[in-house]
Amino acid sequence: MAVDLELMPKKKRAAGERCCEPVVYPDVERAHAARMAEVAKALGDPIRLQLVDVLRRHAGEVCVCELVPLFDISQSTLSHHLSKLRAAGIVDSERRGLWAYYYVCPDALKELSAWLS
Amino acid sequence: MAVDLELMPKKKRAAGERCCEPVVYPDVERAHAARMAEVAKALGDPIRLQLVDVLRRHAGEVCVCELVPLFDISQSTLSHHLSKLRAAGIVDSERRGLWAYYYVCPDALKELSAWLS
DNA sequence: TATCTGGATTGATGGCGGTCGATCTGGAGC
DNA sequence: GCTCCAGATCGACCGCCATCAATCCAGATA
Repeated sequence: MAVDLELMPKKKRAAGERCCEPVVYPDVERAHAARMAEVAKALGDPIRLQLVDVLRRHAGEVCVCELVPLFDISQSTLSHHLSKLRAAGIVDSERRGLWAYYYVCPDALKELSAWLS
Repeated sequence: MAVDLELMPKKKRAAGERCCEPVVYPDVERAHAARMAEVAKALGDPIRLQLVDVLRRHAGEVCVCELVPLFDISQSTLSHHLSKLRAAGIVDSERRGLWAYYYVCPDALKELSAWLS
């Protein structure tokens, strides 16, 4: 995969010729990138990132009624953010009676974390 | 910071009372979260994530003319994505003659990476 | 049954984001 | 000077997103 690039062509270049050979990019990486980008996109909002942070601090589950007073947004907006995180597979929820409890899916951030480091 | 939560209140709850005490969330974390969310947002697009991936594979710098044929998007759109990555502080560029060379800023992903793991 | 309540859903709105073609910019070469 | 080229920028379009108030739903309580 580690294609050596001819950098800094400087001069002597015919018309239409490119400065270097194109890098081939395997299709396998595309699906991989799409999944990681989906997770990153879900984390690309300060409130959602803080939500995940709170849920991770409490290794177990956290009731929605605890999360609402932490942010200056309406209850419906918070529910919307939690829904997005769940759609991205980052968190999941469980209802018990009137209350809903959210928790971080184990290994949900593993793939992106591994790529970043 | 690790506040013990009283989970599963079940029953015996007066009107207006919440199921548990609210978790205090330090303001310091908010600015921290905003910065990491900015980086995550920039990575929240498959093309941008692949761009960063290509730049990271080639530890040095990569010419834009190498990047264009890798994706099925116009040159202007690619330039737009590179601009977003640069605005987020993830990459930077250098012009030499007609060509522009992009590279990943060292430690740009460090903060988010540390938080994820 | 009726009433209350926590949370999800709906509808509306304003703004942001990805995409393109077209244009502009500045360096290279004639 | 002029022309050509790589890359950035502009203008426009369209769809998605964050937000809210209002509503709906289901479980609990009386």
